[in-house]
Amino acid sequence: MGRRPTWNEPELLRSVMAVFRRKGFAHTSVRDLEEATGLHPGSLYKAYGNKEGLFTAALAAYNEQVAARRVRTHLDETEPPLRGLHTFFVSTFDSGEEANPGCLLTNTAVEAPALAGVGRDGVAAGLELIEAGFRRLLERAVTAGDLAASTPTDQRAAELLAFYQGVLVLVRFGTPPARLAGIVAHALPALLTQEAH
Amino acid sequence: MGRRPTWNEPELLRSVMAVFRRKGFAHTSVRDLEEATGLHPGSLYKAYGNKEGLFTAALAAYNEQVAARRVRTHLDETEPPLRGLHTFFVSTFDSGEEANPGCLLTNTAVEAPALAGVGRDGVAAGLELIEAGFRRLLERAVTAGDLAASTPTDQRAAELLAFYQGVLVLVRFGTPPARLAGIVAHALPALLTQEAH
DNA sequence: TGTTTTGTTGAGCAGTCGTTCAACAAAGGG
DNA sequence: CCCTTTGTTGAACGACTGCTCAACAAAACA
Repeated sequence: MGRRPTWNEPELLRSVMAVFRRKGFAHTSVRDLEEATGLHPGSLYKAYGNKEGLFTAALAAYNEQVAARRVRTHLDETEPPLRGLHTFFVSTFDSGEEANPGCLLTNTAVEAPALAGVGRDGVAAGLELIEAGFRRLLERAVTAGDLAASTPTDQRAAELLAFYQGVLVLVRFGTPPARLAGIVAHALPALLTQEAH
Repeated sequence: MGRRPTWNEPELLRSVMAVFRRKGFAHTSVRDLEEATGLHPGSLYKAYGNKEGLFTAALAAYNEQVAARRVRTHLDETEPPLRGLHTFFVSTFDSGEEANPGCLLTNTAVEAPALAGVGRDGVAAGLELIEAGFRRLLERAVTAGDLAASTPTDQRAAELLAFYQGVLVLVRFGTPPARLAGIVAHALPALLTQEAH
């Protein structure tokens, strides 16, 4: 058949993902990606076609690995459900003290409209992944009796997604974790206990 | 003294602002700005030093004109206060049906960390402008008896700012206005009626 | 009316961008 | 072993980037 790649795809995409997450699509040059991956442009272009292809692959990897994993850990596997919801939010800003790059989905949702829809589908898929996680968690909470069924789950999940995006904007901008913790700790119960009006 | 500028600054900054808002800092070329303003590069650089200076000026103009004006109209001059809060949020997505460029502050908050703090101060000032508007409105609502004083105003204002940023991410990504209206209509009362837990 | 001052012009610079490709290296099939 | 297939290399390309500046134009002074 011929020679096989000298690199490992998941690992490569993890490096690429990290650069895009920190610098965004526009500010990331192919030279940056060469440095991050240790590969030369010919190899990258042979495997992914162009910079946009590499970004699309990295975004898909972000969804399947980073986002889906966090949804599973906090929204699906933490008890009680409402505690998992809280740790899901807190996990976005309680990491080390260096500059937090925020969420690749949020960053791309803001940047994508500037270019011709680069990554639009990936962002839509990622947001739906998270929103679906919210819906499953809310159903569990209602079943467990921790949450009144006064408001439809779909409605609550949509509100949580919006609030989540807002928190991630502040995370990326550099808002101190202590301040974010205060916001999340109070707003989360508030968003859940309201009856329709 | 010598010749005077042939252009009018507020109008020029309005054009520049529109381009940056739609395309972001990185995706906007100096040629784009020439086209938008009708000026040639020499004039732009004489007046603003470089692309970053032009961006800083446009962001300041956005704060002083667009943001401050909306804060005044909805948060300070609409009665009853809680109705003003609602229209403040709705006004971000009820405009025409073309692609909504979102908020220059939100977009810049996400893009800024990628470059060396371009516009960081302007974003911080703009966010504070909005948060202060929330605080004044909440105080008015408490005084009018429309809102229980169970939660400190500062706390509520910070939560509203976070939620506001999230709505603007979804606005920019292209979420349908009807969906955003549903989110805002229910989440806003929810964020305000919660007692501390 | 000179003279000075300041805004305007636009061709063009040096650098970076995303991308290509001919030459080469390594692996499997025969 | 040779041959085919496929991955790797990195110099180099044209396009575009932010930006400069010498020449020019017009307004305010004297």
